[in-house]
Amino acid sequence: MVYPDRMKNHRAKKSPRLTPEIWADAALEAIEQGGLSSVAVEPLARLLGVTKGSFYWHFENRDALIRAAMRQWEKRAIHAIAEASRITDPRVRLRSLILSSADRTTAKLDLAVSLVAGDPRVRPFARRVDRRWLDWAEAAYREMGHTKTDAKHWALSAYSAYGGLIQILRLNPDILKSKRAWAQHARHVAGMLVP
Amino acid sequence: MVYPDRMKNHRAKKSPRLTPEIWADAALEAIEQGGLSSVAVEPLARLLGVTKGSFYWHFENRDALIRAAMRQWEKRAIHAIAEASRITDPRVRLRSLILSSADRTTAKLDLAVSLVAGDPRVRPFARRVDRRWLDWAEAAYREMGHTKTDAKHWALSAYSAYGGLIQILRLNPDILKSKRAWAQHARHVAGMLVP
DNA sequence: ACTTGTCAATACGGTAGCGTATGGTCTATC
DNA sequence: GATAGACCATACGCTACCGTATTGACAAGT
Repeated sequence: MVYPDRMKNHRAKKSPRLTPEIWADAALEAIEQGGLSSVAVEPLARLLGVTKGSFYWHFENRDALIRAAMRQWEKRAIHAIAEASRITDPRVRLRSLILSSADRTTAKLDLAVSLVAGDPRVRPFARRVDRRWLDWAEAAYREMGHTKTDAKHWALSAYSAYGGLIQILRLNPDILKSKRAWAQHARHVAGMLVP
Repeated sequence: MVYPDRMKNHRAKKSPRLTPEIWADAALEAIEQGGLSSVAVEPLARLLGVTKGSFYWHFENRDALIRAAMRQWEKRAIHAIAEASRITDPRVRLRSLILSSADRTTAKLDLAVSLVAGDPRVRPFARRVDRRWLDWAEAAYREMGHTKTDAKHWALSAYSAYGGLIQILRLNPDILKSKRAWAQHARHVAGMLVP
């Protein structure tokens, strides 16, 4: 993930050399690596093998790139939530959230976004996705027979545990390094959150 | 917390006009507000009512300030853990962690630090404090009769829940806005984490 | 072949922040 | 009250990045 090689995915020659989506993806990767301050026009351009002359053709300014990146992220997050909703059994469905902490792709990006969600340009996107996950979890708990307020508390607990865990594991990768320890902890959390 | 007024706390005339500790405090406040990129020499100097001529007398460079700020934070965090260890009943002790999520002073700073803990200058400090909290929780669970590995899982769960909750509440202050709802959720979490 | 529109390179000015060098001011102390 | 050291101001050069303006390359359609 570096390269001045823009020929990946064998883009048809007719299509533009760079698209706003490519820029947005690069911005998301930058956020994952170094936060919002890493979303800088010239460095990203170097990373993509072009100059900022390209950037300012596709975007109004830096803020517009950030917004586009967040739109892209929200879209994918919504899609992930929809995928996680297809599981019929609510208990299995909830467990899938816990298990997704181990996914070193979406979890890392979700975390990175939440880390920069203090910024007013990111906050509304993060809030909407938070809301959706909370609603998703609440629905699962309701299907399990909990009252509305009860389900809300369970949902908040579950989503908190999810977010907190991936953050701690990011900083302390030594904590659940063995697959065995991780599976054990996943069982523990499942037993705690899925009564 | 702003002003070119350096005469607060009625400092004796003999003492220096600014101390490294004051700079470190200002840096911590900046981290809380805008992350590491807000720890900038000239803006902080303006905030303190001086110029960077003062700063470079007290510190080698910007990195030295960041390190000093993190040392100060770690010191206080260790003190807070020691305070939280004085409670005799392990269950009450654990509940104190949950309740401290509501403390809008330490919790916010702890969160802000964890948000920038990806930076190599911050990471070691955050890791050490994480470790201490985990050990603290593990000890409590052991006192409650759990085995070592079991206590470790409980501790990780509890600390995850703590970190995740304050992060979500920061972004969604509307979620537990009423005192009643918060107390209810605290009871819920306590029931979940303190069996 | 000529034109048009798309995309990118180059060159430019502007700002914010880092770090240095040097000089100034106050205070304690003799 | 002269001096030394602690503390701060000012002025400077440097780099990184933002945004604009202009020009250039290249493809598609005519």
